[in-house]
Amino acid sequence: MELQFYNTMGRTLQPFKTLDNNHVGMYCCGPTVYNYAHIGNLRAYLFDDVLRRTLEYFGYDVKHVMNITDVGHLTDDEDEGEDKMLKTSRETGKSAWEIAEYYTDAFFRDIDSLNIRRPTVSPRATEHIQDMIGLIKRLEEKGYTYESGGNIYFSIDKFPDYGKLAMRDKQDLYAGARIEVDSNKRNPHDFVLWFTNSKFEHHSMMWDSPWGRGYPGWHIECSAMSMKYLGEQFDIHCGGIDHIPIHHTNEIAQSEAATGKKWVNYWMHNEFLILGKGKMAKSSGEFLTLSVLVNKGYDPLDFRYFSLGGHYRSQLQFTYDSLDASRNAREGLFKRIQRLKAADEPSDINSLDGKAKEYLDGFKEALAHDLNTPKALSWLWNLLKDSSVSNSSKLAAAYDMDRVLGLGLAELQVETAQDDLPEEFKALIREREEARRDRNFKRADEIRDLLLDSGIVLEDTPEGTRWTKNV
RNA sequence: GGCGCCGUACCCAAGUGGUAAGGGAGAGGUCUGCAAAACCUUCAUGCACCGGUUCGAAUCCGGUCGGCGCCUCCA
Repeated sequence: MELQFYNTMGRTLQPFKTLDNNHVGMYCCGPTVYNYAHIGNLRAYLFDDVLRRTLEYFGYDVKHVMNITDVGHLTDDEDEGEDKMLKTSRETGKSAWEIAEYYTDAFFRDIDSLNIRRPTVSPRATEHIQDMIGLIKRLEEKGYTYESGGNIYFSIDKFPDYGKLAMRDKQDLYAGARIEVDSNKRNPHDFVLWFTNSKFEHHSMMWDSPWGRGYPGWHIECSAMSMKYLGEQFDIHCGGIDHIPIHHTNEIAQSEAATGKKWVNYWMHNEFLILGKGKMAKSSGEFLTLSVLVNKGYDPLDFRYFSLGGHYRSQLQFTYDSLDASRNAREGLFKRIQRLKAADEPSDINSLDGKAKEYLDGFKEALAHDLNTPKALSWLWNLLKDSSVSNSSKLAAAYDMDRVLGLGLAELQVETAQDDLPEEFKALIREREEARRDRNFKRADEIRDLLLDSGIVLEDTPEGTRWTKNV
């Protein structure tokens, strides 16, 4: 089955062809670690994860690189505004380095709890300053740069294809938009490769360079680090749609100017998670983190399921009602799997019975068609609800699907231990059994309510009374 | 001002011109002392609205209304 992805470069659905057989080089824009990731950011990393898992599911060997931006970016793309890292530093009294370390750890904790597989390489920007300087030197040697007001700029007029990804004409790029023009720039859309003209007296993150002590512009790290780990040409570059007009446009310009070659074959961008009236952003608006959801009693995987329920290229509206629906669905799914698991072992994936194979094929086809996870999920439900498929085949097919869905179905614990309940509760359950036998239902219901207050749910089944913890 | 995306049941949400996936909620039923759970059944002659193209349109084209994003850091 052929994979098809929507390529932002060209805005069409295209068959996926790799540069090197079954090897895929994939670079995904990662977090700037000056604050926690909000759930909109996390949607993007979930998209990266589904993409990577899908490629692996289809037999590719994926090298997944995600940058950790621990160099502060300015709050705008000019040589002004405040550096975000330093802002947090000033507000918390910690050094920029401490802040970066703290939020990097927090980031990995978040993605771990969402079952997002760790990238193959997670390069830190601060550890690759020399690579960035090297790239800027190449650009300088080829005549793409100029120095002005103490900074090194990239001259977009030297790069004919500038703006191709964003489908914007260089001539009237952003006509009408209010732009504060940096008087040092020859073209308003030129961008900084290296700052030495910082107005921040106490900038703690500075490095020596051929152009003076300073720090890199915010686009150069992705070009330098992606090429270092994936080569000068690679298969996929992904990120949020917000990166199309500026960040990725500039990355392409500087990368292809430096190498003289096409840089990336497939550009994939995820749409935003919408909260209330609009998007979430770290620098403005509401700020919902995974911990906020967890503190409200949601499982991180509820958010993963929620994200799988919408296509990555569609805006997804976040509401607690929707998240509740996802939680209910996810819990129902887990219960089904646990019941199957308690009853049977998974069969061989190559000898599925009934229509299990059809459902699995449908699932694959949905993913192959530009990662249609909502449709893929529907195939999982169709599988589980089909009474003509044996438990063993359901389990085997569901586990297989979960290689992409990443809900941890194979690892689900089947609750069997009835003996880890405190003796007093077990005594109450025994008392209730007797009461029921004596048709003393008043006492039986009292005991059930009593245990419910302690978070123990009793269910009477033909095989006797079962209890579960009410989470 | 420029560019782009989207309007599908009570809610979320797929939909690749050929007759509306899936989930949640709701309703009815089976089972049960009652619950719960489970299972079964049910839930859009219609896809914002108006035209058009077509044998056939949620899907293509035009218009109207409404929502959102980008053009400034942003996933």
